[in-house]
Amino acid sequence: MRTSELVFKSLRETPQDAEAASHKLLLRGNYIRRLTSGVYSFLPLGYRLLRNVERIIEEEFDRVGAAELLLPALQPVEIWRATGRIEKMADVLFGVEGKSGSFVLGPTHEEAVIEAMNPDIESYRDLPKLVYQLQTKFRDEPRARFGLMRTREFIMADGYSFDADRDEMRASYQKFYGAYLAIFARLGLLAEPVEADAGSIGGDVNHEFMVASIIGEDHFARCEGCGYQANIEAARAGDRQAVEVDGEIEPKTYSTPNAPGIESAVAALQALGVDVEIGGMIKSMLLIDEAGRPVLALLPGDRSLKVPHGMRLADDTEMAGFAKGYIGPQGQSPRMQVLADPLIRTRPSWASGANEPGSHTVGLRLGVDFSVDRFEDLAVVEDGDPCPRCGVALSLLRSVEVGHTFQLGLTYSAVLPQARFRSVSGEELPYWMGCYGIGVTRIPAVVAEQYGSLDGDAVVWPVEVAPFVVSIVGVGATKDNQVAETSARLHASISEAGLSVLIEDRNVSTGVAMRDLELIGSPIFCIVGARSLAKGVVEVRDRIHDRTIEVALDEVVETVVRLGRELASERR
RNA sequence: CGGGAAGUGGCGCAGCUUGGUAGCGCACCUGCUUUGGGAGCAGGGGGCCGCGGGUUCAAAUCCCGCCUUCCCGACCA
Repeated sequence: MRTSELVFKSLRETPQDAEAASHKLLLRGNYIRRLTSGVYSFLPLGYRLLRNVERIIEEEFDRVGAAELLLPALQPVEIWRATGRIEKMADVLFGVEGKSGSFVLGPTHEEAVIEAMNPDIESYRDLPKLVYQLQTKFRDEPRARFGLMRTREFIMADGYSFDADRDEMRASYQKFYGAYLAIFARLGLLAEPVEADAGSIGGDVNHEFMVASIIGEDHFARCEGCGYQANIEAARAGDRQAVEVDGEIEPKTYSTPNAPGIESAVAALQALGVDVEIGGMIKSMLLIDEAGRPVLALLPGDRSLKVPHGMRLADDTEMAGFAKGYIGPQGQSPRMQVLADPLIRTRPSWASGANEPGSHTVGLRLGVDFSVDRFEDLAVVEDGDPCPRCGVALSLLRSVEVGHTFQLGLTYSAVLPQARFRSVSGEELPYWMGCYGIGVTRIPAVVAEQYGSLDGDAVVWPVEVAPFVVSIVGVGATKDNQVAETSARLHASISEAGLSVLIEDRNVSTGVAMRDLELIGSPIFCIVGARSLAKGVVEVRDRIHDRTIEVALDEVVETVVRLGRELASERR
């Protein structure tokens, strides 16, 4: 392809609404263009990049025996009502009212795939079955971010597995899991599988594939000691040394008017000369469990609450009858269930709200002044917390979620009567499902973060995803016939050799040509110029290792092909 | 949804404080000269100054309302 044929007009300055390096690069290099917040067009260069990503995914899914299909984006609300996810996912659903009924723009496709597969899965003989699709999905995200990182319309690669029992489901899961590792390796991404929370998709065992990146929206905890890794939503900390309750301390209550909340309470107590710190306060949070009963959760004041599964925070009406801002654990236990993070065992005494407005109590002892019904992980893990497996300090890494695999089990089949098959013994049984998603449109951004310059003015794409593996520039080609002819011949023969190749054919200065090609990001450059032609050579630049070699004219194609192969197999 | 910043030719910005009818760089068009790392000279085109209302003889500029975009946060009683 020629640069003149590409829809390509590079930007010399970065648009002001780009913050992330990948976003700057993608805009400056004419890969994408925003239509509205979180909605992007892929221009020819960006689409070539995207197609390469898709091709890699398709090849690896095919390899594990999954068959590609395509499901509708436009889905009748009825199938969403049937699984109850019309409510569960309400905050991200885009609805469409048509003359022919109410529809949902699919944010995910579990319902649709079950409908599509239903007549084809009748018997155990039809199982296992692995399928996948690449589809545009729609989610009304509260906030789109960082260009392609989080968008409202995006493409996702979705694998689905259908199995007769748990063991077979696990075997299917392993197949996709293996395909995932192969895909991310080919994309040049160091994606780490971490234990995760299943969220609104449901199911039991699941892994997120995380790439450490400064534009990540997630954090995961990693243990250097034993390799334990978990998303911060799911991470647990190991036990800390419990501390003996101090028998000498007596509770004392202070008047602290207008000091709701931990921080103002500490300030108010300190103003009274009391020696307290934020970490020595108990944060008492009112939760509501599945049965609608109040539950009190206790954790240190400097910690964040991880709301336990099936529970939610109480709203203002449910808090009527409680001293909002001054809740404490004293005397609560018989009235309602009191849960506490194990960290509540690590101090001899605590300060807390006194259960009446404008008062706080210090010197509260666990088991003496307040009691706990159950200890449970309630605090979000922080940097330096001990690993739950080996006790070594955990570190927290900012990261991007590029994929998520789930063992759904019977989550969907249990509620959908059509999700059944006939077993060997003739019984009708629900089938076991797994689902496996990769954020396809997000990948170019993540790869660009990793392989692009900080200010977004150059990138070196990995060979397998590069829009063009080779870029040719003929220096002074408009004036020099020999340069022009040699470049054109190289372009034709490299293309014939099977590599994607771009030739600069616009009448621009060398500086402009080079800057633009750096934005397009081919890992290999061929520079043809009168100076080197006089010596019978062409400059071949390996941009990954930043090496330039002079290659005899008749060996250029062979050299470039070999270099391309080497660079593709190399792990950067 | 809460907080912050910003909307002026395609892109980056100035002008706004102190109202007088819009300017710079890049990009674009024409011509000539250039071409081994974002060329030079000369000429030229393009803007309901985000939208609506108000104040005023007069509004990009002052006042009110709205919209859009970006960043941070969104459960911490």
